[in-house]
Amino acid sequence: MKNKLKVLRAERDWTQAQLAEALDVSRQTINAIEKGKFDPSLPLAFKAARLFKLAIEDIFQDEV
Amino acid sequence: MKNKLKVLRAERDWTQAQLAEALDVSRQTINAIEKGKFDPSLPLAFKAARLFKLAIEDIFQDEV
DNA sequence: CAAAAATGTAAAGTATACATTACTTTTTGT
DNA sequence: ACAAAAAGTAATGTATACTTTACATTTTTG
Repeated sequence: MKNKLKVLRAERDWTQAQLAEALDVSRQTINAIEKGKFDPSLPLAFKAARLFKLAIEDIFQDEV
Repeated sequence: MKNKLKVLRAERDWTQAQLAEALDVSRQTINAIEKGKFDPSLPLAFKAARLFKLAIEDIFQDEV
């Protein structure tokens, strides 16, 4: 599962810590998801989609 | 998290077992998700979206 | 360049997604 | 009504999402 969190953060000039707080998860969770260590849960994916006002599919991509 | 799996199955006249096989999970997993016992993982949500040719948000809804 | 901020990473623990087995209840078809 | 199929449910086990603490490395800024 790939994702655009790093780019979306960069566009807004947000740190991992700021995004983590906005999504109510730990900074390590954001870091791990950005680095592809694991996939977010569906509820967390929904939270991110709401935050960025994007579709889940626009943020997270099933890599084939 | 609400979902339309039961309706989508009904439209296609599929059993829980058939949907489970198509998504490569157990029948109990489908049953539990339909009954709201737990949310699917993001990868499973993507699989369902591909199968039904719908957006994840069209199948699963964050209840407020 | 030095300090500070941001990012990366690791270990250990908790919560939840999912499997398997097995059984009960409900629905469907003849 | 009866049998068969489908759906519901429960217990136990495993995998993974996520937390917390802690520290190392990289990047940014004065």
